[in-house]
Amino acid sequence: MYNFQKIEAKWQEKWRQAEVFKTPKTDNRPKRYILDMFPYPSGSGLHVGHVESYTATDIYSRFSRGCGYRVLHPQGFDAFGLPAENYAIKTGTHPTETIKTAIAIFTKQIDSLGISYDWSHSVVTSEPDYYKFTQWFFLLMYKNGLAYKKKAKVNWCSNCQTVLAREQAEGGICERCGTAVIQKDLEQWFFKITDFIEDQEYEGRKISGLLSGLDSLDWPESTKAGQRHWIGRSSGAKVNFTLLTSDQSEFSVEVFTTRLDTIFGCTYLVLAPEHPLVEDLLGQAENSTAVKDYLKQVSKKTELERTDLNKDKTGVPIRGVSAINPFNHQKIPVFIADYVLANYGSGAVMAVPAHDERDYAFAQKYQLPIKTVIQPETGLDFDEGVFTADGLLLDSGEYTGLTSLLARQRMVDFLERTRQGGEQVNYRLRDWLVSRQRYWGAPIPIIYCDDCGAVPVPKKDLPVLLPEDVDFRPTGESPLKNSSSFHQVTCPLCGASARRESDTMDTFVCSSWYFLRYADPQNKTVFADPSKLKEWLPVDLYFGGAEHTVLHLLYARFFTKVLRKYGYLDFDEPFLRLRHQGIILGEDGNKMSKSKGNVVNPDSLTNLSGADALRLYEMFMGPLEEMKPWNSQGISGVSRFLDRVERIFDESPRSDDEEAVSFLQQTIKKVSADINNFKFNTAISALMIFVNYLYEAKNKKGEWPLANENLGKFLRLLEPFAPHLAEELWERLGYSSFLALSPWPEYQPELVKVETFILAVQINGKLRASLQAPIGLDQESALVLAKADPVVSKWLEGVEIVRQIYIPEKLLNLVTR
RNA sequence: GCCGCGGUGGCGGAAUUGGUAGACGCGCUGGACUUAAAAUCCAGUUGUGGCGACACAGUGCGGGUUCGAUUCCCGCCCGCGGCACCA
Repeated sequence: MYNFQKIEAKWQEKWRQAEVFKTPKTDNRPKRYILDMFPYPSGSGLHVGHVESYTATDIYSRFSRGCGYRVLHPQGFDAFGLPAENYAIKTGTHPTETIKTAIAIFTKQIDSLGISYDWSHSVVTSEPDYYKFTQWFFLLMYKNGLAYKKKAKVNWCSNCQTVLAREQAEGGICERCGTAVIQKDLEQWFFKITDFIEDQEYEGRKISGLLSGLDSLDWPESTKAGQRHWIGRSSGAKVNFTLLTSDQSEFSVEVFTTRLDTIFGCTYLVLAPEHPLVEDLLGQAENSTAVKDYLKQVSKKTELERTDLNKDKTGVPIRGVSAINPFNHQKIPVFIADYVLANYGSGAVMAVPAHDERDYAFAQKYQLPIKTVIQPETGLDFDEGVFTADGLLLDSGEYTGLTSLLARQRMVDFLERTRQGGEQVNYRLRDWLVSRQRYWGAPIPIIYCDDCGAVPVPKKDLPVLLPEDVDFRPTGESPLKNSSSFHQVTCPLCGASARRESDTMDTFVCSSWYFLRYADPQNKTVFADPSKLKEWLPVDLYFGGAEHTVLHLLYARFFTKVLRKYGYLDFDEPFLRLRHQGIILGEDGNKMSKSKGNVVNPDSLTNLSGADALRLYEMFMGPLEEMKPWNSQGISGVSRFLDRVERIFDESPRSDDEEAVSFLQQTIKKVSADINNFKFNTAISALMIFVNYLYEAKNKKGEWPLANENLGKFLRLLEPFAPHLAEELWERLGYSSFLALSPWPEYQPELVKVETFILAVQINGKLRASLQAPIGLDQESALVLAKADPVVSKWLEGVEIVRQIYIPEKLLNLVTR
């Protein structure tokens, strides 16, 4: 086995000293910004998933440099956040320390893989130089009315005494202790992301919306679908119902429906327990005790209980109150039920049990009338029960007989005419809750003054530094409140004593703009100089895990659109091309986890087989984007391949052979195309096939069939995948320049000399012979050739050829009778 | 339930617009070299039948279109990922 330890250390040092991968200054070459999703620097170091992702972008970067692009290929660290804080709570070590150590480990590990990052363009989100601008972004949002404070329900773990981030309360259970999360009303900061769902124009600048902007992007379809679903646009109608109480007072309540065509089947109305009208109606209810009991019950429920689909729906009627259907003027009962969500639409729905499954279940339980008003267009054959599809209207007054589609249009017209409602679009997407009652994050730059109210921290006072001298153990309030030096300040406007906002920002805020900072990471005055942004942005290739399908990518797009709107950027989508890597499973087919003991450590592999072998193996395992299991024996295959490559360069005569040169050209074509399409597994396969061919030819000829110049071209193809060995062998060929900086070989079709091909002869679609034939063979000669074959002629005995299909250079199919 | 992705040898996987299914690699079997082992090299490796040339079957299942289907269409089954009372 070749001495990979020595070779890899040697070239890593040479690259570093010669600054081979330094980001180039502006010149007339086209640019390519190739970006990895930056990692969270955890104490356990790099795992094989990082290696997969970083190798993939490294291959593309090295390839791009060879192809004459100016390349920006940076890496940084997403250092704020709960894992570091929780680790700190557990061990008592300050997050600043653990992060510093972890970053050192990550950097060393990444360098030992030979990844061609330019570390001078790095960022660390927990450093004041960085979060100064995270705070600046907050102020930009605030100034433009895009950051606001309101009371909101947040996830609260009563055991840990803290608010949880949404991703920490998945399934309604606290990630840390397993306690069921409850909802608490607290004042929270929000970003108005919902303002950017649809296209808009501002001071002559067109900004595509979060929805339509997706259309032009080269992203995986699944990711686009995930974002569209999360935004959840649904168009329907708002309808006003009049509520009548026993003392003849009237209220109006708005409902949202996508199925206005079913309104003649509406047999009751439902309000969410949190609906503002509930309080007003409480006094009117004949059964106010029962209603109060129900409200109390609901408030005690955990999020988990409330969203459990397997549980029976619950609710309570408001007796003495009824609603009037604006279409048929029928009086219907009004319910409060927690299957209606307060924060979607208007928090009230018209219930049509015959045509909605949820309403049906509720109606059955409370024995409410079920009135069918839609029948399938195909007529007749429909059973009792719920029919949720569109169809023809039944029993619906003047609308009877219309299709659902037409009925919806006419009914909306009626609502608009009579001012009882109209068209309405709703979204599932809510505004982004960005405040966290946690220590390890960027402080929100707001000061509260008794006289002046909420006052933004003046720009000259940024960054608002995160104090290091606080007890960061969670108490239910932000730990920053414990630091009096931090908390007690004077008002920037009037100078009176005031207090600082003690919440920090969601780490997703920090990661929503880091890709802009890479263009100009040292800038002290602005987040990035406009000229630098123009030089590098938008990102040409963004690569990372599919777990960021929704949140991170949506937030980063939102930030970009805000910046575009206010003139800081000249583009409105940050990531033009996006690809995900598939998860690497453990050898047992399970997800890698410490508890399962199936975690593969990259360090042990670089020590055992070398970085080049590890890189090559991970790229050879299978399609990049697919989930695939680790196979510890698999790496020996690529190690063997590298050994075979190395032995070609042992002393031995070498001279160009026409056939080998031709094959090399075909390999150049194949490998280049595969890299462009991120099909690294087949690119490596092509390199292996070529090396196998060289050995075969040498066995026949007694010498290697390629001279040095062409062997150099082969090394250039190998370099993105196995850069250390490739550089070493390049040097052995006598070159003193860096292979990484030499141009990518151009495919020269005129050197491809292929004289024969294998003609597949089929009879009635079944393969009967594979014959060697000269290129350019015409159909007639192909038939002659085929007939001369004993197997073919046997099959043609006593039958008549009624049809021939000839695909030149490929196949001849004879159809017989 | 909805959305998205997938199902090919013992294993990971390969197959331009439909055109030789199983490339490449792992593993396995046999052989060469060696006192022996490792390493390396050579040969074989979808199944069934046959010494063999060959033949038949075969890309989750059932149909269809076609000279020809892993690829296209219809109807299912299974697995994975995401969302999940969004009216």
